[in-house]
Amino acid sequence: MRVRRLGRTVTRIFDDALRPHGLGIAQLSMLVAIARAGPLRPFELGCILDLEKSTVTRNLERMLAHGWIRSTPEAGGNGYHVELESAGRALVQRAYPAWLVAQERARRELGEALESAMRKASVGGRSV
Amino acid sequence: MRVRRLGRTVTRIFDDALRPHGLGIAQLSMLVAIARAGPLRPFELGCILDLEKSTVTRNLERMLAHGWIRSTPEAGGNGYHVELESAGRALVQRAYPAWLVAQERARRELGEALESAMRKASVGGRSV
DNA sequence: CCCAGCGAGTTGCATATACAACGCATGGCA
DNA sequence: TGCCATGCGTTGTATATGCAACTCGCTGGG
Repeated sequence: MRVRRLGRTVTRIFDDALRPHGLGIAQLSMLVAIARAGPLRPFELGCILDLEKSTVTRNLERMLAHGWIRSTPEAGGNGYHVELESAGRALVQRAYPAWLVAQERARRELGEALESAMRKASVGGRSV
Repeated sequence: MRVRRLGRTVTRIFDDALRPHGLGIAQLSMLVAIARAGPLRPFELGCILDLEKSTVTRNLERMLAHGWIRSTPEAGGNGYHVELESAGRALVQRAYPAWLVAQERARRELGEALESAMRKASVGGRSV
């Protein structure tokens, strides 16, 4: 399936550009989502990013280990929320230029592929 | 990134539809590729599917273990090639209807999403 | 007041995927 | 002829991802 291949390629492009900063596109996406949505609970993060809750749990673990985020127990007993640590904020700042470059590269390299994949998948042709 | 999310969703839809048959879209794709391209070496498979060689090695391992494919050493010394076992061929036949259903469902559910993702990514807008 | 069920999070397990480092055979080149 | 570069495959390691089963605390019904 073209869409899946496309996803892999995009992931490679971004991970590649972000490698010097020590994180991948999955983690950067989560950091940005947390930055934007303020302190929030894992569950909400899952909704925003369309990720299974267990995936969120484990990605958060890694980012906690790096000190990029902080987690605070929810007042009302169970659950907790996460927010950016200053290290996380700094990292996002630092990685932003690389992200831009990757964005540009993806657009350049995949414009056509995206276009044709979309046509195949949503208009009419056979998709594999 | 929308493209990645889209890829995940597509994967879920197909894996879901194929689950009763005991394989996922990644494996089905490989089976079909092998069926089409005849006996071929792992490396070529990687080129066709745009997968890293180590990924190919390990996916082939799993499919070998299932008895879906057979591997034969290359005449000229090193390397080998793989081809479908009859079980593999039968499986592809059996799974085909489910694949069709998933295809339809993906088209229905993602047509718009694909369209907009493609527009954002290849025309102009900010992509995250 | 107690219990059943629900919702959020965790854990076990499996797959898919990639990069880096290594192994091994082959083929050209000195 | 013998050695090195190159190409294909494997192995080590790490992420990302999902499903299923479980836990635990709250909350609404009785």
